[in-house]
Amino acid sequence: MKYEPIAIEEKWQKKWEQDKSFKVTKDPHKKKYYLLEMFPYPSGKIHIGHVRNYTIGDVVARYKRMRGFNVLHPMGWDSFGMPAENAAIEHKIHPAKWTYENISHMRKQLKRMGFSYDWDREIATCDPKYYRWEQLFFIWMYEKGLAYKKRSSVNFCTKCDTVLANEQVEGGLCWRCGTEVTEKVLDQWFFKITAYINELLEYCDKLPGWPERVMTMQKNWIGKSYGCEVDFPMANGKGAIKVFTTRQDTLFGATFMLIAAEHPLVMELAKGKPCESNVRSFVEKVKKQDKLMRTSEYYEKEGLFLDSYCKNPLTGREMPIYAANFVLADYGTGCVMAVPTHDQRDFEFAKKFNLPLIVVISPKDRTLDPATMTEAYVDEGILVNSGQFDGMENTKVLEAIADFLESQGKGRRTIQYRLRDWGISRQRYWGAPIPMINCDKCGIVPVKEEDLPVVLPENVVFSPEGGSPLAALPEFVNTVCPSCGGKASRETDTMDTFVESSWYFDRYCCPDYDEKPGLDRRTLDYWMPVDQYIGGIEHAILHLLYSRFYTKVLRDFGVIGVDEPFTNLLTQGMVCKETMKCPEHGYLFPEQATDGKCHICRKDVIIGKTEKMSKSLKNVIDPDDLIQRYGADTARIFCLFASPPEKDLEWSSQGVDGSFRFLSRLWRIIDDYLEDIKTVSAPPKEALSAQGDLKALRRKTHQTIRKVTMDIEDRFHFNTAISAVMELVNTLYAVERPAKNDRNALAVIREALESAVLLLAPIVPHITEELWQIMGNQISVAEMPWPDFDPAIASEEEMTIVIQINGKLRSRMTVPVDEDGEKIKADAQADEKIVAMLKDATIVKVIYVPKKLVNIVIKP
RNA sequence: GCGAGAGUGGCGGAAUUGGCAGACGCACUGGACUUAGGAUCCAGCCCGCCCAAGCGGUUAGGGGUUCAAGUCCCCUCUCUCGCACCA
Repeated sequence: MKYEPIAIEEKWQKKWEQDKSFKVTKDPHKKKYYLLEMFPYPSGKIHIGHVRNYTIGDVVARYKRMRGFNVLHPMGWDSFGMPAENAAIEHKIHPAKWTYENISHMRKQLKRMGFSYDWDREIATCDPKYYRWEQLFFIWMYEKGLAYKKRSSVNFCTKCDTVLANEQVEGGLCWRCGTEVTEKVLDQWFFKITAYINELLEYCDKLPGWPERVMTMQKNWIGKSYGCEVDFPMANGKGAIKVFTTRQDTLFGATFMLIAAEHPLVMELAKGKPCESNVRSFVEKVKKQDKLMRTSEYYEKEGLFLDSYCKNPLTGREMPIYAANFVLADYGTGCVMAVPTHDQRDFEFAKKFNLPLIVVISPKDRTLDPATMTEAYVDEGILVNSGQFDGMENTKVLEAIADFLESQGKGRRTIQYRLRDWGISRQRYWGAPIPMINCDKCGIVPVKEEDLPVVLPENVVFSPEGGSPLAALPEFVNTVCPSCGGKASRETDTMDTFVESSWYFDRYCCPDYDEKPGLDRRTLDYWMPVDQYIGGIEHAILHLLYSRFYTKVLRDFGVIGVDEPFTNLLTQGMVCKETMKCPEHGYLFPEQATDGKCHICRKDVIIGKTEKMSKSLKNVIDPDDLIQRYGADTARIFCLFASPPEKDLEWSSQGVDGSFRFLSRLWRIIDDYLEDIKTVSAPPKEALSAQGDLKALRRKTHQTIRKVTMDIEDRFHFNTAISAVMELVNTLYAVERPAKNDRNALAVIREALESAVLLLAPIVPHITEELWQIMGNQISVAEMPWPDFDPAIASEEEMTIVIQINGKLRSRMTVPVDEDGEKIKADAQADEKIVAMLKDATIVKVIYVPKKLVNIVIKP
């Protein structure tokens, strides 16, 4: 019988579906395990990255199930977002239709991969039954001041025609389409993520199951820094400029003041002065420059004197005030004290405008001369020119100066963060409506809870010019004020889709719960938190930080009982493949480059570097093709075998062949033995005393169970787990075939074959179900307990001891495992080869590393 | 520039705690079976000298600690990722 993957896979998938094999319910008597993979955006088809991500997750889910856990393994759709709307504009198809069609196709594809989801828990975030609760939470957040509206300058992508959060701007470009981000002033809704900033930061050290890398990225993103807010009084006696600094140790060296060009204070100071019009054009210029600035490597430091002065609060020295292009308006106070001697940016600025330099930190080994300095001195040193603080170390004086400022009322300790509040307003249609109403009389009023959900209307008009289609729909906009009953208008912004993905894992616990607040606390207390979350590193900041924040908000509403949503996080690597390029015709698909020549011009094809699979590089693999040719099991095992999950995976079609060959090899050896082993059962644990080859096979079987269990349990290293089973299969091929009536020997064979099948069951579920069944087992392999190993059988009776002289391998010997250490040392020195080499040498010492080696240290 | 991670055969990768470097797979070579082989099975396969046995070398490069280093420490180089005027 031949291995026919397609027929087998479809057979078992049908059975799993009919039996609802992976349906799960709360069971207080069983230990729960919540395994979650990041849900996909329904873009149309699954790609190979999904295949890898979901395969990793499925192996863990199936493994934990075999280990007796009550496993929650759900799947759903992150189904709001721009591509649906773009499709509406381009192809005149409604976003809802487009989305649901994509979902139904992708659901089929996922089922065809054999993933063990509880499909009864499937959710789509664009379903009003889902987002109505999100609208409820929004109202609660509004009532608690955690959601607020603010007129603000925002990042705006002209192509997507929408606002972007800071986190969604990458190097000055839109994270999604790569268009340059511009600035726009709009009324925007924000979530007050900064209210939880300290808890978000503190828990970074309380999540040992997260990769260090991700935690570091989040910490940097939050960007907490300790410093002082210092008041610099205006020279004309009218008010003071507040400044944030982490370097109050350099305060005595501050010789001028810098203000962000966009800061309102700039125009205030220039008002009515001769420089006013110059300042205005400078500010306009900087505002335009701002977009371009971020994309260039280094930009010229520019500034303009505002014809104003303030005073250094400690020295009383007059400091000229400049507007500058390199000062950030939204960090600290938007004003910076400039210390040109100890800050490189200030140094460059001072040189350009010929401003005074005062050294206040002196290195220990030399003296600095302001006249000859070519760059700022930014290292540690001793304070000079700093009044009563002279002679102190700069790192130690920070506290003393902070105390002094506070005692004088000239400043106070403060903490600054890089993280801003989360702007969630989007001027788009395909998103969850923000449940707010604007009333001329009452202002902003929330929709009444009983009137939720605010359902997204279907009959909207899309135009390529953008703008919100909702705002153009009077029957949606026009409403009555819930408070006074007068005429009012609805909020037409929709929520950032990251809001939906911030709590979908909660909803999976009770997807049909339709009582307020949409989450059943008792059920969530059983399932939450997610024990293992798996997804791409690209979500290290955005999605994961927002989800952590939202979890804390819901916790404080009493809706859930956990502080953090994800106990363990695995970030899998990208799927990459080599690229092929013709010097004339650009990137080529593999089939366009036969024999290394371009299919059009026959020029030699250049094999490019290995890059993340993408359509434009023509190096993608279509999962459908893969399944058609090899079946889902081969796709699954290759994804796991080619590299450990957290590393990038380099696609190799020959590697896929190899994986298919292995499955065929497994199939064939069981098929070969089938008649002989049908009526024997696996050997009882101790009873059987096999000899020679068979004894070695039994040992190998138990060692393999041990290794595979450890590789999966401790570190998710499926690649080494698979190679261990390959070794077992190789051993089986090498064993001399026992006679048909040698039931003891056949029992050992059967044990090895069954173990291989059980160990591979989470990885390649279809072929193992089939093999398990044809071997005569009644119960589905997915329901079998994970095999145990017997340490006694797994342990070797003999061991190879390496003999080294001065650390170099010189000989080997085989001894019983329980051999005495002293005897081994003596035997090593008596070894034939060793004796010859020790002839004229003095033995300095002999080291025995138990079960490993003997090292003889000699002098010639 | 700052931070993190990585660098091992022709290739993907293994070596879990400082203890035989190169498991497993791919590619390649040879053999068997065969009308045939892009099927299957068996064998070989880090590099150099050598028919061989054997000897020497080898984990980006250099130095160090140690009886012993791919693994620990220091320096240099290369690559990847993240942040990047954050005062």
